Amino acid sequence: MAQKTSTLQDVARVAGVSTATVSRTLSNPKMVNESTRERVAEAVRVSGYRVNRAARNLRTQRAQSVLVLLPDLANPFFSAILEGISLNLSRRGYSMLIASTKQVHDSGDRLIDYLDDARADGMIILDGGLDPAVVASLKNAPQSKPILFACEWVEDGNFPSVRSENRRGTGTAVRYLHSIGHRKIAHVTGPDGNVLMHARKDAFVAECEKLDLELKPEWIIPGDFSLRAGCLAAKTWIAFEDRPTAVFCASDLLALGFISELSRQDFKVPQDVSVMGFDDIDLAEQFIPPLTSIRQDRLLIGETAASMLLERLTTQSGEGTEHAAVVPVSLIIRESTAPPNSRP
Amino acid sequence: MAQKTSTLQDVARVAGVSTATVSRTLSNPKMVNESTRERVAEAVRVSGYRVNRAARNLRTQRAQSVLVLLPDLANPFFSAILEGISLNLSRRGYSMLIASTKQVHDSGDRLIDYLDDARADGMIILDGGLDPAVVASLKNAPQSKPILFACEWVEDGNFPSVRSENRRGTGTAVRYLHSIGHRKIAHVTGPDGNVLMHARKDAFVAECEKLDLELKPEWIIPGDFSLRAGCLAAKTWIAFEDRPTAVFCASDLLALGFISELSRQDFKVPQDVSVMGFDDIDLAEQFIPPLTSIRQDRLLIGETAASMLLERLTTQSGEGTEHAAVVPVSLIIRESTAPPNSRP
DNA sequence: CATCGATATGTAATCGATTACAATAATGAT
DNA sequence: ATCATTATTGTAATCGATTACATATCGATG
Repeated sequence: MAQKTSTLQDVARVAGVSTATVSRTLSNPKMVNESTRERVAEAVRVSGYRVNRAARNLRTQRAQSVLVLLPDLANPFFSAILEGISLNLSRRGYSMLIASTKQVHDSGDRLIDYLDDARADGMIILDGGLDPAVVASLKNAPQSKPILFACEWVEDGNFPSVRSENRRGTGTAVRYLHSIGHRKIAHVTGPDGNVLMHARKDAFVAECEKLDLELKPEWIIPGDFSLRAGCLAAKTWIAFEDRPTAVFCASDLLALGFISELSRQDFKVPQDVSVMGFDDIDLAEQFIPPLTSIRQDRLLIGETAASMLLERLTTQSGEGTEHAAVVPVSLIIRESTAPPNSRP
Repeated sequence: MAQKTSTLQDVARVAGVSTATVSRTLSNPKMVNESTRERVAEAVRVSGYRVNRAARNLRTQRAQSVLVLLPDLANPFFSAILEGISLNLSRRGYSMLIASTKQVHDSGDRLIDYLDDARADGMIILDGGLDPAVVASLKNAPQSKPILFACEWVEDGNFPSVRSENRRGTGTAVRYLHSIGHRKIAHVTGPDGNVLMHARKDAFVAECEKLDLELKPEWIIPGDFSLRAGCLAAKTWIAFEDRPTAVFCASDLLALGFISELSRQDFKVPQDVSVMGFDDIDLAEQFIPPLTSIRQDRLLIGETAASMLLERLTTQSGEGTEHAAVVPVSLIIRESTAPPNSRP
């Protein structure tokens, strides 16, 4: 039952060759003779040999794993991204380590340790809200291993990144609402200081100006991407004297919360107000009413992030590799939006 | 910038002691003299030393990491469990590796490799639907490393596990519906063959019998825990001649899908039918109407799973450690349930 | 036939930490 | 003063794979 796993030595003994030959057979088969290759393959089979990663990692100075850092494991937005990352990593024999910045915060700046202590070869960060001091420590780490931001990013540091078309998506949203007749549009923002919040808010304001839409300052309602903030924003909207006929939320969760609260107060969507979100999470389609949204291809974001990082890991210091990938978004029209006053 | 990380050797040289002493200072401080301890600590500080995990892992024959296996990263049900696992693992210096059984399936039986190739010391499985052949291979692996099932489990193999009180929770749900006046209750089940599906269905039937409730065979509606299956189940319910006044769904997603579809068809919850779920995912509270559910403490499940596994990792072969932990569930009453015919 | 190149394989150093064992000093008991 | 005991530190083997370098074999070439 609990027998030892066999080592290269064992395989070498069985096959009657040296460990070097076995190693070569496994990692670079065309270096060895056909006949020995077969003998070794057979020996590997009978002994049930599995490479010992710790030994290989020590010798090759790699970990064959990547750390993914999330702000919050409980946010469903991230799951598809993880799926994409994991898919590409495992395809190349890499493992995916997960940590959440919340916990990092709790336990000091242990973040850089993952890279420094040879547990991971690189890092994909999905949290743009990292403490600047932590970011700096990452940048100046003794061994500068590749770090890449996905979805969110930090302004300084000039890290490579994968992003969605936040500006274009926001512009598309506003133009769509405008095209079906809305002239007064509110925006519920992400959390203060968040890069996505700024990108989307700025794009929102810019598009409103371009279309020459009225935009009262209070129609920019501060939020934080969460359901709860969406509920609060709905209360704000209800309290307005002059209510916008459409609301563009910076995330789907905000939009869902917004609609929930409106329903509780007996407002109807889209009859009383059109609501749209950003992300197109799984739930958007199933909600009542199904939510109009800007879809981010989260799987693709994840896959892109993983392959960009692997690129940098395998080519020396990432010469000539793409620095910032932008993943397209698309407008998904469902039932939470309609022309204004559609129920006269 | 890209300077080498310093090794034990470097620290030893700076402190003027041997590597053995440095190692001891770090792992077992009370073995070394106060003064050398300080000297070493200082040397560690100035050289910015970080242990090389690969080296340690090779020497100690451990990976200091645990693999968590999910059926589906995209399911929000798992996120809080991961949070709990991660919390307990990182507290003890362990890393969390994530893989999904979907991908494992795609790439052959590489699952056992994680343990065999020294990447992980143990495994937490959140998927009871594993191929029996894979399960067997896990059980008979050359080095039998600890494996633990959480939430779901497999019948054979006698693996340790952490579960929620599925039976009691289901009983509570049925008794609650009965107590507010329902006499005809349907059940939307999980996927065929799933252990949770069976546990909950059996408990449902048993409780109905105990309460002497009518239960037509077609009132057991097959589903699979997903939103979509909930929608389909709603169509089934609508088609009944004799409609149950309450529906107990085996998961929250099912319940949400069920309610969504009913809304589309202009049925009102809870006026036309009471609907309840199982899990109490984040969304349940925000849905319209807020969902009555049986709450599983997912964070606690995760924490328990991690600490049970760590227990087995640190004590030799897990003598006298708990074999099956059961985590309590609780009834959360919200607005998706009400006495029947509440709108006469 | 000597020499060169290509091919195939073996020998042994190496990665960086841990730890068994040995060595030494310090302390106390007799 | 002697021996046992404890406390502290050093020496070197070890974990298991990779790989630089050395060696051996074979055929072809001039």
